Amino acid sequence: MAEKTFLKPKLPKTRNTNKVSKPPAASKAPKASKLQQRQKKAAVVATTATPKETSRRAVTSYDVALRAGISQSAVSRCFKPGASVSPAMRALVMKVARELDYTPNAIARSLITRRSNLVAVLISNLTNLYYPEVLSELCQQFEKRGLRVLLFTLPHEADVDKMIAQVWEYQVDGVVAAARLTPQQVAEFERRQVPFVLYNRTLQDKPVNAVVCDQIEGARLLVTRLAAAGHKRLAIISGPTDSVVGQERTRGARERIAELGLAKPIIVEGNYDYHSGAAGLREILRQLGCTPDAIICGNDVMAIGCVDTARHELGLNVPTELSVVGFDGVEPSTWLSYNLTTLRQPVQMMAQAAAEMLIALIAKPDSSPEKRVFSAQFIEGGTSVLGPL
Amino acid sequence: MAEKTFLKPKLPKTRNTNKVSKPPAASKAPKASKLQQRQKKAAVVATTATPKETSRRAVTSYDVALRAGISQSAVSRCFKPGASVSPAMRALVMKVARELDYTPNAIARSLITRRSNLVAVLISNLTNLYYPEVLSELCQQFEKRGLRVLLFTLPHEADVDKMIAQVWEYQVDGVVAAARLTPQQVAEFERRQVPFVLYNRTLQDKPVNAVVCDQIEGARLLVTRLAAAGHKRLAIISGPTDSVVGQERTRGARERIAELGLAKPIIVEGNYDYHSGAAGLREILRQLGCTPDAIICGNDVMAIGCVDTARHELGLNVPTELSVVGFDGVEPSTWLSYNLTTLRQPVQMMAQAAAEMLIALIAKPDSSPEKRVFSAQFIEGGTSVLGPL
DNA sequence: TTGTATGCGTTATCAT
DNA sequence: ATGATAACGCATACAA
Repeated sequence: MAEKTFLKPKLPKTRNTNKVSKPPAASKAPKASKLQQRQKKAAVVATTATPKETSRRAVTSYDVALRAGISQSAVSRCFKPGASVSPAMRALVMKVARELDYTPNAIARSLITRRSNLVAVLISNLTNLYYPEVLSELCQQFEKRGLRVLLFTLPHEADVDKMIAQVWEYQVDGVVAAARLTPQQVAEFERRQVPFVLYNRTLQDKPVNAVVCDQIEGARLLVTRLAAAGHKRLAIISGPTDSVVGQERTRGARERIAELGLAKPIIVEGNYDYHSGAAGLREILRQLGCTPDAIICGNDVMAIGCVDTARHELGLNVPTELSVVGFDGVEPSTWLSYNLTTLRQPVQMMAQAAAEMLIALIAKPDSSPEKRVFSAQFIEGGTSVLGPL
Repeated sequence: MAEKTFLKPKLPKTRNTNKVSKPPAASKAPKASKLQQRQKKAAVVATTATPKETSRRAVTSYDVALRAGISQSAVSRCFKPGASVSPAMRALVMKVARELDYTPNAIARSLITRRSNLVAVLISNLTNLYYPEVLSELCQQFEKRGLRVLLFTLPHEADVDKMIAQVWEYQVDGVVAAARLTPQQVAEFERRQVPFVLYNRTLQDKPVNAVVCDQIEGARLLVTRLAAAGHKRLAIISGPTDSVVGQERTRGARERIAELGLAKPIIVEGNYDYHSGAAGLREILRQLGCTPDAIICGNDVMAIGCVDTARHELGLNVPTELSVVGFDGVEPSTWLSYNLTTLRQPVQMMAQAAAEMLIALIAKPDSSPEKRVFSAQFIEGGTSVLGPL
């Protein structure tokens, strides 16, 4: 495969441009072209570096151009999908690039294109058991579409504002927020003009892009089923007050309970973990003085804590003496020991929707806000009696 | 607080430098200074943009400098911790920066400093229940130390090499790999001179930086305890063959079993999930034709699957008829329904060690490889009889 | 199709 | 302490 003439190493001509040289002292030499600079550097490295300890300097497109005897822009073009490059050129560049281990520098690219291909994912706490599933799905989706995930976990104590500042610094193309944020923090996204999608949370006042599961609908459905099965005295172990999702679940349940004319439920507050489910049950029994017919827990893990405590600590039979239901449909809820009655969120669909939305938003930033609402799926497990009592 | 004289808006003098203008046609005007360019752009934006739709252009340090009547480098310095800036200057810059909502561009900074403050975290699959804990800890540690986490999840099917290529493109300062990588892939880290720490895996041939838990020691301890309690016929549900951790656990157990002169154990292979624990138990019973004294599972989730299947499907009493032990010490292993006998890995310490090591390595790249080995903690739960049988 | 020249927004190196 | 200027590595308009 003979090289075409125009690919022969023709060194770019030295730059004798409009700069008619300088009178003011013999200080500054005429500026060398970047390629020439590179040439010099390469020479320095070659003489300086010991053979085995190869240069710490990264290989750049200039190095490839120099070696191939072409221009830097030619190299750049060869790495751009739709560019107009002759096959011979592309082959040559790719060959040399491989030889030199050249990898395009995404940082430099981002600077010029103003697209970092970075998306920030904000997540409250990964220990929640539900969020890892979400994160996993989001990652898959974004990776599939050529976006990299910059992960921010927001522990409760930490200074969230300071963390969010980091998001701006890195010029992310978009943000998925599955974390507890104040309206002010969300407003900041808007002000910064960074496309963002909220996951399982919305704003009261402003319409925003969001993917949510209809928690109220789900909670109502749950109560309806429990009531139909004859449960009369219901109790609730709610999520923490700063969890929008938790509040909605509680509200939906309470509303439906009232509609059905059932007794006003006892509500104790949990924080989504196993122990607060256990503590919640004990507190309910203390307040009520007896066993309720059913306990609605703000998530599966609390429900699991509740079931375990009922069975192994209090000697209560679940479901015959007490029904327990949860929310989320995390994997452990399906384990044989629990086989929890719960409302499963379609995590995969929701994550996919969030990724799709964000990508569409990045492409077309001024679309009007959209909210995609998914329904939870009722899972009839073995921790509740749902036939007639 | 009167401004000092030298802070008065003194516009940088226009650039009448060595360029003695050009004869060749009236094409190129003398190059304007960056500040002047910026000034012009700002003007264009002001006249073009509608009042409410503020400019999409990001605010840069030039904008701040322009507004404050100082040089761009002064602005830059004010955002650098140790720089020598007068208090008055700093105050002025910060005030204007706040007014304009200026945020330094980390991308541009990275380009010049050659430090991205980005670390890549490579994780196999987040659905493993053990990895979210690791990831969470790693994140905390890195965030605390001013590094951002670029997350890469490696699904089994995906082209790992292509994913890793993305790591190089983003010029990460370091890598923590808690994923199944081939020795070639690890060698690539080395060749690229990117500091890296392996989490819970090492290389056979080369010494590498790694944080590991001593799986062999743990497995041996487990067998020792089981044997001391009188268990004679042991069986193993191993992790998948491509999991180094799993292999070591199996090897340690097998060696110790041999040393103690016990019968050679049946070994069936699982893939770390709940169902493969269940399937593993059934397979063991099939092969053995009877119940073994104890089953050692490659991780907690398989152990849980094993316990559940024994109790709820096969009607076996755990631990009186069958002991089951696991590895990891994930949260569900502590739940009352299981109260699993297991070896807990000190995840928090390990993650902290990994972060520390990587940061030290970034600061001093040519340190010789170190391996930090942690011991697992034996947790005596209720799924095994460990007193005399 | 290919090369030249420029700019992205910052930090670093000077000179002042 | 401050300002002017040159990189950093790439993509892109424009000229050829």
